[in-house]
Amino acid sequence: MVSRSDIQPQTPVEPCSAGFLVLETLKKRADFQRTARGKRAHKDGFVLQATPTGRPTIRIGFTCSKKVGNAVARNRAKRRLREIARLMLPTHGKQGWDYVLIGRASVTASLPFDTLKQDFVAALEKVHQ
RNA sequence: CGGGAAGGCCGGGCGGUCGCGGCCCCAUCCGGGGUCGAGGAAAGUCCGGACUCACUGAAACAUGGGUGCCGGGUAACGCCCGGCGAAGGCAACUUUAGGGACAGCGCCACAGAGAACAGACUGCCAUCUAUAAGAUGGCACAGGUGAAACGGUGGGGUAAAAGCCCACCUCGUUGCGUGCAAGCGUGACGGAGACGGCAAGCCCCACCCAGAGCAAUGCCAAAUAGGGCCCGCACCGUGGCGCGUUUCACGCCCCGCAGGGCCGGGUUGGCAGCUAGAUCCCCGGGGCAAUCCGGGGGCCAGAUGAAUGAUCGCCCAGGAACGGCACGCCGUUCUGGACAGGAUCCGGCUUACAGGCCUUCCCGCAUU
Repeated sequence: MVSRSDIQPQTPVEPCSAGFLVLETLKKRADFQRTARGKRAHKDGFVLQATPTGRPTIRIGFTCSKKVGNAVARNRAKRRLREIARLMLPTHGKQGWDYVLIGRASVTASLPFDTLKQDFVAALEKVHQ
């Protein structure tokens, strides 16, 4: 249950010149399941799950099941979620936390992007309480 | 101008800013630059192959599955092209699961008298009894039912009729011409006189096929497990085994042992397989066409929790409302871009698809 990044934290997470953190992506099913047991916040366009891990990185995962739609709809929802995470997480996320964003059918792909961003910030504040 | 038929194509474009995946280059590091980056269906996974592993091979038979007019194309096909037959349409053209119903079995609902070695409801005719009507005999023409009714049209014939007889059609046998062929055309026969349909029911005939699939498969690392196999020596028999049966070929085979050698299985870690190919574009030639041959040029996704997104501007199609008039054009505002995304790779089929473009042909009207 230990991944390679734990053994050698080769990339210390610190703001680079452009102001972005290096985000790591969740890939193991076990990581998703542990995050699902943490705090969660429901919004119109997505569901946010979060849990602290104690490691010096911010990690993010995305889930779009077949309930979201066909392959085009799933990929589009995942891309929009990935974009808001890329934009907002470096400034609003907390180090040492894992986050999982879950797409919702037909809403994630059609909601205005600004609304999605504002909802994401609000959801982050809720799970950090 | 209106209506219709066939085939092909596109499937938004350009430019900012920030970002994503592969490869290459520069850089001590941070990082920077270049380049390429989803479809006509990438889809459904329905056929056909390549490739990999497994499998002792060949032939015959069996079993199971598939295909089914003829010719051609192809690596192959159940695909494609060109013909033939049949059906539909004024036509352009379209559709077609199209071998065999004297090898055998089976089925033919409802309606109808009768649905397969015929039978007679309403009828027709003759004779008798004789008021309507009935009895006996003859007939299978007409009516009605049905998806389908025991040949069709015309004539002769008869009490009324019927392939009862005749001509043509049809069916069978056969000759000639033509075509590679399916077939088409035409002739002969004192040949037949009804012989129903269904084989997308079993079946028969001809031909083809036969396991598993890239999570295939190979390599590396780690941890786990403790076993298995081969060689050699020795030894036995003309016997047994080798995934349907038989034959042939080929291979293997008790137990024991001084010794020598080798390794399997599962695990979603990594690497390979992984993208240059029945490939794409252009030109020339053969062919009615599918397609083939030759020459030149190009490199065109290789991810693996899986890369194309966010946002802004202008333009291009489309839609709606309002206004103007020369009545199908102009202006303003708003809206707005189908179906859908690789996962080993090809050839097909099928299904989904907003809107638009091009070519050829047919019919009708008008004009010359």
